[in-house]
Amino acid sequence: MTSEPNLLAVIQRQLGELNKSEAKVAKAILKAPEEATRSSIASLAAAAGVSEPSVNRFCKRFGATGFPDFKLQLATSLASGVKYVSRAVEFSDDINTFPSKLFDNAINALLTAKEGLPLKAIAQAVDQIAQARRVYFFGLGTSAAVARDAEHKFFRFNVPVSTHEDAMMLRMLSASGGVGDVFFFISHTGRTRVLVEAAEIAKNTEATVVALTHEGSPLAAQSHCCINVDVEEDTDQYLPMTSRLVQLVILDVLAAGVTLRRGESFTPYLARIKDSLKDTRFPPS
Amino acid sequence: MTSEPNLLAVIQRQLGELNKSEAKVAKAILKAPEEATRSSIASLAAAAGVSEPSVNRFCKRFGATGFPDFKLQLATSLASGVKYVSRAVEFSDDINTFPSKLFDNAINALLTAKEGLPLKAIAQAVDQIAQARRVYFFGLGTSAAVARDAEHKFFRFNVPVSTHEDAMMLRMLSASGGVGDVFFFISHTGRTRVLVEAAEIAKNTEATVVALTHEGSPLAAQSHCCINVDVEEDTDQYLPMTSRLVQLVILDVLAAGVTLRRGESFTPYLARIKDSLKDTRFPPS
DNA sequence: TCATTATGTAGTAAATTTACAAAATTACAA
DNA sequence: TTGTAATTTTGTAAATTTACTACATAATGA
Repeated sequence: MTSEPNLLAVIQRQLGELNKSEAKVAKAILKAPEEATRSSIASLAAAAGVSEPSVNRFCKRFGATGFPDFKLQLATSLASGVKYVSRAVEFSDDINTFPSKLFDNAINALLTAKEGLPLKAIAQAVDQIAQARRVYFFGLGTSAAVARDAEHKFFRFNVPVSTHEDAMMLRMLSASGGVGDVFFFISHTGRTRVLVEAAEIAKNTEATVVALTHEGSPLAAQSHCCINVDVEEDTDQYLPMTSRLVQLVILDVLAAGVTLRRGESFTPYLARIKDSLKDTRFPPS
Repeated sequence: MTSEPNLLAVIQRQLGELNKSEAKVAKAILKAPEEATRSSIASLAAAAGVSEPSVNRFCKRFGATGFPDFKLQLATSLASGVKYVSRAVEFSDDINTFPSKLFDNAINALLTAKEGLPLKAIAQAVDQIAQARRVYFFGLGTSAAVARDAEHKFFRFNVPVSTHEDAMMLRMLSASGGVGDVFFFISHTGRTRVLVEAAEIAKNTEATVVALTHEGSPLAAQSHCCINVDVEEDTDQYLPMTSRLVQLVILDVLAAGVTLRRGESFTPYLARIKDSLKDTRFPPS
C-alpha cells in the first residue's frame, strides 16, 4: 500500500533530478496519464522514445515493484484524487467551471486531512469531552459558525455545552474554569488575540484547554491538547474556505467518538431529542 | 472510460445471474478486492478454484477487454469507490476506523453533490444576490450555523447581510420585504414550520425568496428559486452531518459567483477588509 | 584514459489470451 | 422417467503478448 497521495505530483516534482531517458518517460506519462495506465510497457517506451528497460527502471525509481505495479499506482492515484491539485478560481471562470473547482478544492482538503489525521489528539479530546462536566466552544469570525455547529451537535449528546463570542465573556468564563471544564478553542489561524489570551487564562485554571487549530500557532501553545488542522489555504487568500470544512468534520469525529464512548445504551436518548423536534416540522408528504 | 461508479456493487448485483465458475470468481474478488487488483490471473484463478480462462471470461463479461483491463477498472473503482459507498459508524468501531469513515462519508457527499449541481438555480441565486440591496440568511438548528457562516462570508463581499434565529424576527422581517430584498432560507429538511411560514410571508411581498434545501419540500414550494441539496443522510439518522457541508460549499460557490460578477476591480476591497483584521492577530512568527 | 553511470539489445521468464476439446447441463421426445 | 441431441459451460494446451534480467555498449565525468 502506497501512502503517497499523488503520484503525478511526485513525478512532476522530481522531473529535474531524472536521467534523460527517465525524464522522457516522465514527460510521456505526464502528457497522457490516463493512456499510460492502459498501455503496455512496449507502447509506452515507444511513445517516450526509449527502451523498455528504461521504462521499467523508471517505475522502480518511483517505488513500484515493476511496470504493472506502477500502472496500478498511477490508476489509483488518478482515480482517488479529484485532481488532487486545488485550482484557484480565476476571473475568466464561468458558471460551468468555478463551482466544480470549489467542490474539488473542498474534496481535496478533506482527502488530505484524512491522510494525516491526528488520531492521538482526537482520542485525547474525546476522553476529555466525554468526562467533562461542561464544555465551552469558543471561536470568532468564520470559526464562530463552526463553534455554533459544535454546540448544537454536542448538546444533542447530552454534553453541557455553550458558545460565546463576546470577548469579555470569553475572558471571564475562561477565568472561572475548574476541574472537569473543557475549553475548546477553534481558530483557523491560531493567532486571534482574543482567543489566545482567553486560552492562556483558562490554562492557568484547573480546566482543560483543547485547541482545533494549526499546530505551532500561539493558540496551540496555550492548549493541553491541540488537534492539528493543516490545510493550505492557498486557493483563496481572503477567506478560510476549506479549513472550516475540515474543522467541522473533525468535530463530527469527536462527537461520534463521545457517542461511541457512551455505548449503545445511549441511542434512546438521541431518539428522544429527535422526537422533541417533530412538532416543529411539517410531516413528510 | 467506464462510467459505472462502483464495479464491486455491479458484481454483487449480478451474482445471481452468473455461472458456477464465474460466481466463484466473483466471490473471490468480493472477498478481497484490493488483493485481486494486485494478483495475476493465475493466482486469482487458484484462489477462486477455477481455471484461468474462466477468470478471463468473467472479466470480459463485465465489459473489460481482458484481465489487465479488469484489474485497472477494479483499482479505479476501489480508489474512487471508498467514497462512493458511505458506511455507517458501528459501535464496534474504534479510533482507527470511525474517523476515516466519517471523512469518507463527507467526501462522498461532496462528490455526489458535485455531479448533480443545480447550476441554473445557482446562477439565478447569484444574480439575485449580486443585485440585492439587502440579503437575509435564515436557518435554524444546524442550519443556523450555516447561515452564520454565510453571513460572515457575504459581509466581506460588501453585501448588506444579516442573520436571525428569533421566530418573531423572522416573520416581521419577512413581512417587511420589498424590491431588492433577498430572503435566503437554509434548511436540511425543508419542513421546519417557522421557516416555511416565514418564507410564505416573504413570498407575498415584492422580495425574492431563495431556498437552499431539498427540492419538493414545503420550503422549496414557497421559494422563487430553490437550490436543490439532495444528500441521502442515511449514515446518521440523528444529525445532518454531510448535508450541511454541501450547503456550505454551495454558499462558497454563490459567494465566488458574486465576486466574479463584481469583477477584478473588487479585489482591493477584500484586501482592505483583510487588513482591518490584522491588529486582532498575533503576527506570524 | 579510466571509472562510473546511463541506456539499449537480446534472451528468458511470466502472464494472458485464443482455440479447441471435454464435460456438464438443458430440452425434448420416446 | 430415460435417453439423446443440442447447447452451454469449463478446462487443457498451445500461441501470443508482455514484462523482466543479464549483459554489452555508449555516454558522461573525473
